[in-house]
Amino acid sequence: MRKRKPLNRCLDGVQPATARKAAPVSQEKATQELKVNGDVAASNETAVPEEGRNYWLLKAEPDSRFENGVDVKFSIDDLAAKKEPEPWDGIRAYAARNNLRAMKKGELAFFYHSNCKEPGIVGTMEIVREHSPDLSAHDPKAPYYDPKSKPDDPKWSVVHVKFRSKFAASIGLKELREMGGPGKPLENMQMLKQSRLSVSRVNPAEWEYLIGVAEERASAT
DNA sequence: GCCAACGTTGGC
DNA sequence: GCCAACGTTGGC
Repeated sequence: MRKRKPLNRCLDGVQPATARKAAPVSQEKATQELKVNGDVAASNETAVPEEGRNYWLLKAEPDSRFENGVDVKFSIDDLAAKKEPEPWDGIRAYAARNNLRAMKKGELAFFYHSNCKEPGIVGTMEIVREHSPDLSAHDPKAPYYDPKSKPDDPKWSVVHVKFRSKFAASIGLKELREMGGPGKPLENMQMLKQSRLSVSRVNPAEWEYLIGVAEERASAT
């Protein structure tokens, strides 16, 4: 996957920002590192009960763009082609990272294409492994290398995701904004309010509404 | 490629 | 802990 880039410093924990997912390079490593939460075998089960579940929106760039000499392109089709859980790496903004850390196994997320011709929600994925350190931050060759993150005190996190669905027709940013007008269903959607945030929360009503829109379109075809 | 919005940095 | 300068995101 891919994301965006580094910037920051060292107060741990609190704030905000963005980033997207980054390139393929780091994957192997990140996958190895799964030990933190350990149980791979159970990853197909949905661990989170219906209520209390959160939904998410993760951005990645479907077009080629080079960061530290590495192509960070990562589209929904790239995710769909993966056979193993994919680490969502390269997030280098606290607000986005904090959202990653809040994700529970079994929760669902929208896949959003950004920085491209037709930005919008293009499908869904599932969180199959909760957060673990983003080792790509320690690799000088990685697109989002962050020298300030130390292996013995990692600053950044990944979650592992797997592909669930690709929409027959994507839901464009323009439409999302229309649905986000005053009194509309997406009025409070985090991604519309914090447009630079690459990992954002989606509340259950927003999720249901958007899934409904996607289904309606699929059947209208 | 431009640039508005907004997050981050760092002085005070 | 405020806030101005700076840097990045990401749509267009």
